[in-house]
Amino acid sequence: MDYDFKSIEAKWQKKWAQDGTYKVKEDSSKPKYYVLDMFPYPSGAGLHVGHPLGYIASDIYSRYKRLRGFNVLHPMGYDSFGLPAEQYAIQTGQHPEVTTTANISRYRQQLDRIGFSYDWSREVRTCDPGFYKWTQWAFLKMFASWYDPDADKARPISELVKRFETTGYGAVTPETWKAASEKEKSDILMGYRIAYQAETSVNWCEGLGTVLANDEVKDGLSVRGGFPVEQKKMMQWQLRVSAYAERLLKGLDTLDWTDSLKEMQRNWIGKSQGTEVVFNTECDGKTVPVTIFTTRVDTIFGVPFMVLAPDSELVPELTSAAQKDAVEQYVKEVKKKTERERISETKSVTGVFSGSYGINPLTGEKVPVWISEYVLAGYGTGAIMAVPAHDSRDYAFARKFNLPIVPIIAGCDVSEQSFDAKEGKMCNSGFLDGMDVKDAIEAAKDYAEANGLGRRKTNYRLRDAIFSRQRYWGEPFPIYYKDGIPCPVDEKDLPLELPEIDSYKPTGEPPLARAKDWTYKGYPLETSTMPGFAGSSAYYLRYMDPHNDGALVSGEADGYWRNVDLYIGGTEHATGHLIYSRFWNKFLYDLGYVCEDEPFAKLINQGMIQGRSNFVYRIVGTNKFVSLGLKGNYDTTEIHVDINIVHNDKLDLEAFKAWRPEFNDAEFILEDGEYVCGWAVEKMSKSMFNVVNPDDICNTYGADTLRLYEMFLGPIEQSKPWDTKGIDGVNRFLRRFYKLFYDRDNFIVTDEKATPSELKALHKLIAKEQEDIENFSYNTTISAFMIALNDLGNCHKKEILEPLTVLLSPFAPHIAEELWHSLGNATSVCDASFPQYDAALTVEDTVTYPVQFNGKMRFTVDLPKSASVAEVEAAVRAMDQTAKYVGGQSIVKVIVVPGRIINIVVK
RNA sequence: GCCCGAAUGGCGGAAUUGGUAGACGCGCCGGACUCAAAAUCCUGUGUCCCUCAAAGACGUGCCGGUUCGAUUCCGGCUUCGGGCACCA
Repeated sequence: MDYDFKSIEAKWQKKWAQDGTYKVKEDSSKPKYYVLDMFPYPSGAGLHVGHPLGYIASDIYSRYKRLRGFNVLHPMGYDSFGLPAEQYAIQTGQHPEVTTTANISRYRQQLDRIGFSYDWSREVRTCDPGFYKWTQWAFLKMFASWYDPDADKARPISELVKRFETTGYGAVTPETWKAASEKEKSDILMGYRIAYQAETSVNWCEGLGTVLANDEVKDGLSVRGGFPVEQKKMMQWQLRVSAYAERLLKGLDTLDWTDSLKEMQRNWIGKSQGTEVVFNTECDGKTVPVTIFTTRVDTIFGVPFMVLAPDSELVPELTSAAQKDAVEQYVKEVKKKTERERISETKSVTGVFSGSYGINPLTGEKVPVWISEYVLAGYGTGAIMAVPAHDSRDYAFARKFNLPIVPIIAGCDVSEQSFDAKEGKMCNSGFLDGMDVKDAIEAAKDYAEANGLGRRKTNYRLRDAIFSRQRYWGEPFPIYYKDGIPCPVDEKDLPLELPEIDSYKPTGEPPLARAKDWTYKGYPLETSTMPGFAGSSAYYLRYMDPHNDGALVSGEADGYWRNVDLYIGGTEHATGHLIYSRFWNKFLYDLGYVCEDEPFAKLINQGMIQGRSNFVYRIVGTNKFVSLGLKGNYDTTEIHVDINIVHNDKLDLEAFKAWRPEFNDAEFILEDGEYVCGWAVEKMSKSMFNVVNPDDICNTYGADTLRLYEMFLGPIEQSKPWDTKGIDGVNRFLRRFYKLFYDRDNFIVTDEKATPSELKALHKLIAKEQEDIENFSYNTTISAFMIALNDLGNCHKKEILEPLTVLLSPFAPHIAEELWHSLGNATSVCDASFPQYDAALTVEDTVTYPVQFNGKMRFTVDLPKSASVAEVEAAVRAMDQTAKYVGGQSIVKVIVVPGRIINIVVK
C-alpha cells in the first residue's frame, strides 16, 4: 500500500483528540515554554491557505520544544467580538452570536485538519461571558487606579484620595477636597484614573455609527468597511496609555523582536525632547501667556510669527475684536472637513490672522499670532513659534501669507525652500552667533532654563486610547450612572452580560440604549461597549488558567507560565494590539496581578501569502482566446481565470468551457498545442479567483504535505505568493520517506547495523535541524531532509529510521506518528526525545586548514585528516606560489592551523 | 517627504566570520519501464561562443571603492515592498 495520507491523518487526529495527547498541565519538574499564535477573528469567509502559515510555524516550534524536554503551552482561541459580525447582523437580522458561533466551528474544522498540537481544553472566546468577565474586571481595576509619577507605576486611587485628604496633591488641597461636592470629586478623580471619561476630539465614523481608534483609521477611512471618518468632540471612555509611554519605549530594549517592529513602536510612541517657552501675548490690550513647544529653541531668533491650532482653547482669548468674524469663519470651515479632506488637502495652506501679537522672550520682538490647521491641538501645547527659514511647514505658510523669512544659519539659501538640516553656523542670533547648530541647540535650552524663559519638556505622540464604541457586539462597560456620576458595578456582579436587543440597525444612539432594563441597582448603565482590542489585550494570560472563576489567572499558573516565550503573528498589529497588550500587562503588573512586566519576550512576524492569479486573453469583440506567447499579435482583454482550472499555467480547455456559460463556445489560439496563461501576484481574494483553500490541499495532498510545503516556500518572515505547482516536490519526499518503511504492504525495516556513511547523513541532519529550527529557518531544514534522503538511498535500518521519524514529526506529525507506531512504539512520537547529536560521526575525511599570511591574507588548504606537519607545510608552500602568481607579492610568515600553529618563513 | 527592508537562473529560494555562486525543490530536455498514459526511477539543465565535447569568456539590480579575492564590507544611484505622514 502506498502512502495513504487520508486514512493516516484521520486516524491520528481522532486518536489525539481522544487521548488528549496535547493537553498540558503545570509541571515544575520541566522547564516551561509558551508558544502563542495571534488568535484569529472568525470571519465568514473561512481560512485560506495564507492564514495557517504562522500557525504551522509555531506548531513546528512547539513540537520541537516538546521533543527537547520542555513543557509547552500552545493554546488557541477566537477574537470573536467585532464589527464584521455586527455589520452582518444589521444586514440580515441574525444575532451576531449565531454567525460568530457558526464561523468558529468552521474555523475549528479547518484548523483540525492541519494537525495542530493545540491544547483545545484551554480555548478562549472573547465574546464568552466567562472570558469577558475578566476584560470588565481589568477595566474596573483601571477605573480604580491612577498613575503615580513618583512611584512610576499605577496605584489604587484610594491612595490618591488619602493624599487629597491629608497633604493635598497637585492643585487639590485638603480644604478644597473637603469642600467639593460628590460630582466635583468625581470630576477631579477622572483627571487621574487610568480608565477615565473625558470629552475629546475623536475619529467619528458615520458609516459605522461609532468612534474609532487612530489605528482603526487609515487614510481618513475606517479600516473596517472603508467609510469616511471625521473629527468630532464627544464624551468618551479612555485608557491613559500615555502615562506608560516612557516604559513602553524603554521596555522595547529588553525584547527579542525585529528591529523594524520595534522601530514602528518607537515611531508610534514618538518621544521628542524639547523646550516649552512662554510668549506673553497681547490681545486688545490684555496680556495672555502662551506656552509653545519646540525641539529647536536655538532657532528662536528666527521667529517672525506664531501659530495656534484652530481648536486650541486659547483661540477665543487671543482673537481681537477686529478679527473675530474672520477667525470664527475659519474655525467653522476647518471643523466641517473630514479627516480625509484634510489629508487630501495637505498641500494647500490655510490660515487666518488672530489679531494678537506675541512677544519673543529673548528678543522682545512683537510677532503676529496666526491660526492654522497645520498645528494640532492634541500635540505639545497646540501652539508653536514658527521658524519659516528652517521648517518646511512654516516656510510654506510664510510664503502663502507673505510673512518674513529670517535665516539664522550662515550661508544657507532659503529663496526656494527652507533649510531644515541641523548643520552649519548660527547667525543673526545674538549670543548664539558663530556656534555650530548642534551645540547651539543645547546652549539655547540651557539659556532658556537658566533665565526662566522656558523649561525642558518631553512630549510623546502616543495618545490615550479611546475605549468607547457606540456598537452592540462588544463588552458592556461595568459602569452605571448615579445622578450623572459614573460608578463601578460591584466586582461580584461580573460578568455584566450583554443584553438582547430587538434590532441591530443604527439609529444614531448606541444600540444598548434600546435594551430593556439596561439598569443596575435601578440606575442606568453605560450604553457604549468596549472596542475590539479590549478582549485581545490579555487573552494570553487567560490561556494559562482558562477555567478559573475566581481570578483572571491564579498566582500559581501565572508564576509557572509567566509570559509568552514565542509569539507569532502578522505585522499589522504592530501599533495596535501589541501596544495595548503591553500597556494592559504593565498595568496588571503594577498592581501585582502578574509577575512579568512584558508579555511577549520573542516575536516573529510571518509574511503574508499572496495569491497568484491567472489570466486568459480574449481577442476584442470575439470569443476567441489567445495563448500568452502570441497575444502581442492581437488586441486583447485580460480576464481573470479560476486558478483551479489552470495547471502549471496551462489552461484546461474543457474545464474552461464548462466554467462559465459565456465560454461554452470559446475558441483558442494555442502555442505548441497548449494554452499558456499569464499570471500576476495579487491579494488572495474571491474576486480574482485565486483563493486556495487549505481543505482542498488536504484532500489532494494531505495535511503533512501542506505543512511541509508552506514552510518550504521560503523564509517565514517573507511575503510570498502561493503557487501550488511546487507542492509535488514535498509530496514526493513524503512518499519516498514512507517507502523506506513499506514496500507495498510489507514492512521492510531491519535491525541491521548502520554504516558510518548512514550515521553521518543522520547526524548531519540532526545538527542542521537543531540549528535551523532555533533560527526559524524551516525551509532549509526541509532541504536538508531531502539531501539526507538522497544520501541514505535505500536504507531500511531501524537504527536510522527511528530517529529520522522523530526529526520529521514537528513538520509532518501524522506520517511520523504512523511510522513511529509501526516501529513498535506504544506512546506518541511527540513524547519521544530529540535525537542526540554526535559530532564525531559527521567529521569530514578532509580537514580545511585556514592559512594566514601576515595575519591578513587567507587561503584554505584541504588535506586528509591524517596529514602530517610536513605535508601541511608543503601544501602551504605550494599555496604561496599561487599567492605570488595572483598577487605579485610574497611575504609568508605565519600559518595558523586548527589545533596547531606552525611557523614557516618563505623568502 | 521621512524611517525600515529587499533585489541571486525560466520559477521559489541556498550560500558559516569576505574564500569553488546557484544547495534543495519546481519547471524543462533526454532516457528506462509501459501497447500507451499516469506514477516511478535515471541523466542533463546559469548565460554566451561551438555540430558536440573540451577549453574559454561573462555572470548575484546599476556605477564606483576597499581587498590577492566581494552576493557578503564601504560610498553613490535605480526599482520594488512595508511603515509613518502636517508631531513643531
